[in-house]
Amino acid sequence: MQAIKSKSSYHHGDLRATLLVAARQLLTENGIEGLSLRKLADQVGVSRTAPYHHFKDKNALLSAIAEEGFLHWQHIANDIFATSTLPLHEKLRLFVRSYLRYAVDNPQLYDLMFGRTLWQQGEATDSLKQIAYPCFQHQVALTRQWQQQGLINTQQDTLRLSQVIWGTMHGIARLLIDGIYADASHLDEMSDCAVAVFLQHSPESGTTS
Amino acid sequence: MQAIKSKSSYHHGDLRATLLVAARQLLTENGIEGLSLRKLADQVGVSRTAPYHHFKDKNALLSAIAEEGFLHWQHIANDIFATSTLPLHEKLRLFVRSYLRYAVDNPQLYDLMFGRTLWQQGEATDSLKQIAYPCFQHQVALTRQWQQQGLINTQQDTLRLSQVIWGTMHGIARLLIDGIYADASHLDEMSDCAVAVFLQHSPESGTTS
DNA sequence: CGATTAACTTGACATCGTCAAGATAGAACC
DNA sequence: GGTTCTATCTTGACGATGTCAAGTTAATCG
Repeated sequence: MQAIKSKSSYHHGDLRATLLVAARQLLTENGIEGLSLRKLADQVGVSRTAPYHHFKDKNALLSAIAEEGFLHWQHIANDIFATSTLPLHEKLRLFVRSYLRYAVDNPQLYDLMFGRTLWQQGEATDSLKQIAYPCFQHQVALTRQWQQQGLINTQQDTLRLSQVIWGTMHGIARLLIDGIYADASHLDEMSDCAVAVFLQHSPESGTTS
Repeated sequence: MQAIKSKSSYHHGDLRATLLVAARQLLTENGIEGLSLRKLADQVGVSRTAPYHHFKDKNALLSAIAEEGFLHWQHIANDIFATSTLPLHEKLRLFVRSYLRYAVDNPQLYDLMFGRTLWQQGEATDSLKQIAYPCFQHQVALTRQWQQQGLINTQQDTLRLSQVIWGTMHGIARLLIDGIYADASHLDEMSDCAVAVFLQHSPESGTTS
């Protein structure tokens, strides 16, 4: 059941990074609850308490994984808006699609990043908060942009509207992930339908994509 | 640490119901993970394995609690549409508000009813499915009604639109419950903003409540 | 080269879900 | 009424888990 250590035997040298890689795999395989520190340590070939020298507790490990997730998603999101060839409403459409696809492609990671485990009960790490909060705020900034561009409703309060839009994406993502009356095979249709609702107000849209 | 049994000593007589009551309380206090069968048994004043004669396992117990939740919510929802004095779009508004309020007032229960614990990983009971599925379908029926009443977009596919609308409510509920960039004190504003987006298309609405 | 210290180890404990085997008492049947 | 049946409840046990305490190892720093 044990795996190889990369170095001699006692001091691993690069345990923290190795743990993170293995942990991400165990997460995608077994889910948040199924990811146990003992299995993780065993997989990496190290004693069960070794991880505690790199992560305060399970929560800290999960937070660290989530951090990577946020950075990754941030990168994807930035790429979308950096691509300037697309018309504005197409960028919005692509953004929503990408969000949902990211969630569906990495269900357990998404669960970790935006689920109750870290934010409700588990106390997210300060380090995680510093990465995640800007990500949350980015959502508000985007909404303001869309309003200024006249894509979406301009009469509603920006913060409320951003909560509604993000809520929509988040909710659909959750329904898809948990398999509640929604199927990932219809991801694009659901995504476009959501965007159509957002764009409804504006003159140059309204119909299905 | 132990509590009283209602009957003589050995046979409880009404353990299943008693367990459900205590379990619901433990759930609201400690959350899904914090609800342990052992603590539950102890609280009721019964041995740790006694609950297993009434519930196959923890999942079955959780499913049973969720069932009650669905029945309760169904009752609330029906009441809204049975009240015929309100105009249609006001009923829609009230419905969304009530949904979010129900979620915020019973966060742990909501988590159980619509979270991954039962639907993704934990295999919901057949009994639960029989109660929950109609509840899910009701959401589609409502959407169809709103479309027929001309409240919301009629061009979009009903199923997709219902997934988007429910997704929106679900997502906002989750953001509120998990405390992710949303605060329950703004529940009504967020709710009305969401409804405003839904109604956007129709001529007789558009502005904030 | 010796001492400090970070990294890693084993041992132990409490908590948890759950199975197996035995004890109890209400119900059913003669 | 007495006997048997069976649902209900009990104690005992096992393995998994998160985490603390105390010891070991080896890299680093003076």
